Amino acid sequence: MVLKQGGKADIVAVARAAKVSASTVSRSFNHPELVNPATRKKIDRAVRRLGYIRNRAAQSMHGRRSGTVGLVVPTIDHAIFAELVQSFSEELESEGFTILMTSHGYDLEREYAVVRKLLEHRVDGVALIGLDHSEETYLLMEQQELPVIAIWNYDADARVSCVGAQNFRAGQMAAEHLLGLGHRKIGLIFPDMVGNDRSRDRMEGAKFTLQNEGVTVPQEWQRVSPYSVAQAKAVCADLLTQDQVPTALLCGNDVIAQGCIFAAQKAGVAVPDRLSVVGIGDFKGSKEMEPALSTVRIPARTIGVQAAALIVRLISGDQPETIRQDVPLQLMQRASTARFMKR
Amino acid sequence: MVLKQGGKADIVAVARAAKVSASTVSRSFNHPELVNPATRKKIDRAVRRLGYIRNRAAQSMHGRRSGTVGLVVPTIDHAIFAELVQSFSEELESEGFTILMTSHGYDLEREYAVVRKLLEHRVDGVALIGLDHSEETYLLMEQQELPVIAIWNYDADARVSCVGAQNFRAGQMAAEHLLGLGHRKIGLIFPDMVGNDRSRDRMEGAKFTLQNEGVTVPQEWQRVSPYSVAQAKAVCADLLTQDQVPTALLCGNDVIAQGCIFAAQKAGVAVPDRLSVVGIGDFKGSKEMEPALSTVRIPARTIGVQAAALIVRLISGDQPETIRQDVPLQLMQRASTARFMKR
DNA sequence: AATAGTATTGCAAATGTTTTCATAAAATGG
DNA sequence: CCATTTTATGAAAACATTTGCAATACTATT
Repeated sequence: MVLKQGGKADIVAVARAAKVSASTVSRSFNHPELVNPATRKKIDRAVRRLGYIRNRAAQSMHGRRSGTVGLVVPTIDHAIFAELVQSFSEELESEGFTILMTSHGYDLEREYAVVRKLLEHRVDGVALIGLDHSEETYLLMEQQELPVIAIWNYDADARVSCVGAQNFRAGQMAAEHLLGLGHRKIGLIFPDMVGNDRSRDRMEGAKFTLQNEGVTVPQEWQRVSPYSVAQAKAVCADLLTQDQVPTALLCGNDVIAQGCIFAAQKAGVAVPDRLSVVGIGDFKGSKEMEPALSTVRIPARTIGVQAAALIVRLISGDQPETIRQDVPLQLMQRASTARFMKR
Repeated sequence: MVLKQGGKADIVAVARAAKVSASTVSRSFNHPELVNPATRKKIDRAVRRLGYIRNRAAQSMHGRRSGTVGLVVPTIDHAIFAELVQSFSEELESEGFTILMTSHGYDLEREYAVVRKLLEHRVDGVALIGLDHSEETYLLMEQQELPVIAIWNYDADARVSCVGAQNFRAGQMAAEHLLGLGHRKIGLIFPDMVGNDRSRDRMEGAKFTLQNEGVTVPQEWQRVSPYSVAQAKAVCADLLTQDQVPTALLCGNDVIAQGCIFAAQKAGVAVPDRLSVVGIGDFKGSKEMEPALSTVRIPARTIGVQAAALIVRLISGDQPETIRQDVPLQLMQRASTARFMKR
């Protein structure tokens, strides 16, 4: 077994132990076909004996790629990003990359700082969430000629390559669904929109469709809630105490929708009989809850996998132009929405 | 603004532009107090003008720390790890570290491989989840004298530093809670235990306490379900079709417990009136669901923050011996459990 | 004004690899 | 068995930094 005691065997130590030159050891790693099988065996043995581990830092100094991809998320602590991050990183790992992950908590200043830090680490590429980034960040990435990909949103005019869905459309679909069920008294619960283009686009899509059908949403039925079951539940509970309550709620995402359903259950308002609730996202668990949540499905896994494939192409240089991939949405009608019945 | 066109300014380009030597530029970054303020200003200007970004790879070749910490998780795609990962990485980022994150999907072979890869990247330290790791992995980390920390479990005999809770105790507390409410007919739903010491310990703790009180759990009431609402719901639904059903369910974690509650709701079994359900974990949302979930709270944020602080000390060398931190559990009695009523 | 410090800077070596080029050894072909 | 090609290896330069040491310039002290 491995006998090294210092943990600091370098390539020349291995070379010495195998009685060859460092060049040969290096070659045996990077171009094994160029070295004699017998020599390779000797080297392998030496490597094992010394517990040698290659130094990527030294490698990447030679213009070699670092084998890392930076992933910048607002936060991981959301069902939705967790699923995305998981599929994205799984896919990239299978390509031999390692993920350098950082979060910025929806702060675009910090986002700039973390991208800079990723550049110090000489990542081969960077993935960001959404398309809302500071001018400084965009400039930085352009100057450094860094392969970049924006995940989650699709925009035909995006400044960088992107793969994602149309959030505006998601908002529309949710609205169309409620309208199609005969609802006219509709409440809107969305998170704050600063630094969050996803939320903004969804809301605008919803409002656009509603207005087109002549439905206006009174101020009291438009509420702001972060992506948190707890807070959404509180916000919705308050909404339900009004004199006039809507017959349907259109929520910025599934977490908010869940909060609303719990609030309704607690207040004794039957879902969907007296209140329909529709979400956006289709997170893990949305389908299983009682009542199962109607929602606009954004296929996080698909997006993650496609995004990974795309950044790999961008990094390898196989994909010189920026490319924008639109991932289709799907309305999942389930048990939390029903046709509006006059009573 | 930045005018560089190649994106490849190095320290000597900066030196030239500032009319000083490369050494001085380097020093102005690493030991600013040693360089004349006026010179520093010149250098700063040159850095900005050229869009220079330091190369950590080259730095870390000099025995300098890489400024990265490896984080190895089974999967991120779980409420519970998401919360942990978030607090851990936030805390480490505030100390100037960047996280290299990898997942292995509960496969200890892959875990070994990813730890190796992290070593290639010369991480300053590594954090793993739990204490169940292959001998090979432990050996590797010891030989390389890598600062290591195991998160999530506490064990007085742990081979490496750890911060976490006692999962055995968590199982006990959940069992004591049900027993205390008068339940004797108790079902157990836990995930598969291979490569998952958390689950194993919890189950053993639960069984230990039940047996001590003379309660035995028939085979039909012991079910295996992964950490997934969907699957837990299905497993529980099946359990509820038996002739004999338990009056209480003790679940391996909150996700499983949620699945069980949904299954009960669907089957028209009132929770907690006819069936009590207790979970382990206290994930985000558990408190808000209807009925609010009774559970044994494992303080993920606290653990993440403490773990980050500990690995920093380990890396800086301020903490030579291995240290084991026990984070206390707390029973959260909420609405999903109730006293057993004869009927 | 000579001496001793002190502050500031540059030179050169070192870090762990990869790669180009040159060389030696072996294989092939007549 | 010699000439030519192929295969295998090593020497040295290159990569982007940091740092120990030496040199210089300046300041304070007598």
